[in-house]
Amino acid sequence: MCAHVLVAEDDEMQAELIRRSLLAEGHTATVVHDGRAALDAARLHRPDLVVLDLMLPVIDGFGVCRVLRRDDDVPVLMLTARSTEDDVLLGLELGADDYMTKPYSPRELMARIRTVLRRSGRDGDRRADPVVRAGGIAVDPVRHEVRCEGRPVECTPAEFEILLAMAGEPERVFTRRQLLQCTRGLDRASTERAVDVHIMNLRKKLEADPRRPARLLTVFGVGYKLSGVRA
Amino acid sequence: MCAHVLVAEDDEMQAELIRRSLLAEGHTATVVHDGRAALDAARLHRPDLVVLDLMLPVIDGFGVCRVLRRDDDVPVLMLTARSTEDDVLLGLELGADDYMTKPYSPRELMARIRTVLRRSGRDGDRRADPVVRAGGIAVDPVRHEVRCEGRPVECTPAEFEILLAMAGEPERVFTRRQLLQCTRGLDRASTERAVDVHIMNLRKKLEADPRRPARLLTVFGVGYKLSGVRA
DNA sequence: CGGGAACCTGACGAGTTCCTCACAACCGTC
DNA sequence: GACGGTTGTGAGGAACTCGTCAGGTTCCCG
Repeated sequence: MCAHVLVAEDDEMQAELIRRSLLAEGHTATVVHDGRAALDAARLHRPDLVVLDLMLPVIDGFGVCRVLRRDDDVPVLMLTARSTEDDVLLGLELGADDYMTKPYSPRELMARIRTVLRRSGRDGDRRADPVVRAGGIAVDPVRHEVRCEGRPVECTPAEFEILLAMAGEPERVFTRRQLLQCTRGLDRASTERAVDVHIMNLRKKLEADPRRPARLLTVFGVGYKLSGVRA
Repeated sequence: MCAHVLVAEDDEMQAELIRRSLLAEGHTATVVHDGRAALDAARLHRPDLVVLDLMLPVIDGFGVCRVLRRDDDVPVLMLTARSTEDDVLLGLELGADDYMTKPYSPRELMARIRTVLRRSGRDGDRRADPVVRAGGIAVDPVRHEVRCEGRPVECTPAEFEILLAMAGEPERVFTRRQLLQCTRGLDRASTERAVDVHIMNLRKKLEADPRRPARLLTVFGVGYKLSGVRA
């Protein structure tokens, strides 16, 4: 959790306040005071997040946001004294990821920054938990642990690797060959049918009714997928 | 941009209001009025987003959020009359993706829902997946899924391969031989007439009136083509 | 060296898919 | 409108896929 944040804020006092909060959280920050500088800095530094005041000289926040969105997919958190509904709507419509009105609490601002960074997957280093979650199943590669609806589930190494791969991309179909590779089964030239057995055993552990799977679905003629199907 | 949203809201009037707004935007919605029902519904329906009131009976919003986060990675938008800074901070800390205090503007709520869906990449259409679309038909090779006017359609492997090829180049005429190759039917030295049967079966699934096809068109003496024109 | 866990294989049955065949409907041309 | 070639369609059986189980092999640990 250490990102680079571009702060575009007219008021120098405010900007300094935000910068200090960011540094205290372990982030790095670039501060600019007008719209043109914001765009230049964004191009130069490629920040992980832009905190954008709307009342900026030269180019206003809306204009900056428009250009940022056109060129890049950097998350934007808008910050403004203007709080009319139309402003908020316009801001969010332009692609802002969050919108806070002044006066704001610095701690809330930091919390929202964390949230936006988390969701956009730009939080620099991945010290955040690498747990993969999908369809009510949580796979923790560090602790080598699987939980289903909160209940711990014992898994063999092969089962674990298969589940980890599938939970990483829910809905995606994996061929037997792909799943076999997860279990390092290729060195022994195993049959693809071996995967079937692992899937069966996983179903016994993860499905309420293993005969009628709701999560580990068979895609006939192709392979398997982990799904959050709506029944 | 059409997601399934779970609305967990104590007040039935409010809930109904939100539900209608969601439907008007093209989303689908499930409404529940207490925390336990929210968790059950989330397990059953696997929504793309949860709009979560904090003041819920049985289990409160914080508890619901905690469990949701443990099992799954569904985005959460918190909604509450409690507006103390600590509530906001706790909510965001628990992993909420946004936090709005009542009274709120329905249009702002919708705008924030759009934003959260966009950022979480759950808005139905995955930009990452190379989904092929033509004539109201979407073919997703990664998920191995076909949708027609939004409705999921079950396809056999051969049907899927044929449709994938045709949707990749709408309007182009494919000979039976070409389509046969898609189904790996060549190694089995099958007749080209086998393609006719697959086309027929596809028409039963994709055409409003299979006798008068509007999408899977016959090109007499040549083969078939998928028309991208909406009649 | 014995025991146990994990994994693979091979086989069988059940279910699904695919192809062929035959005939009806259709198209285009004369 | 008639004719030859092309396409639509239904049914049945061959071919394939998948779930499942029992047994065998490998590996690790005591």
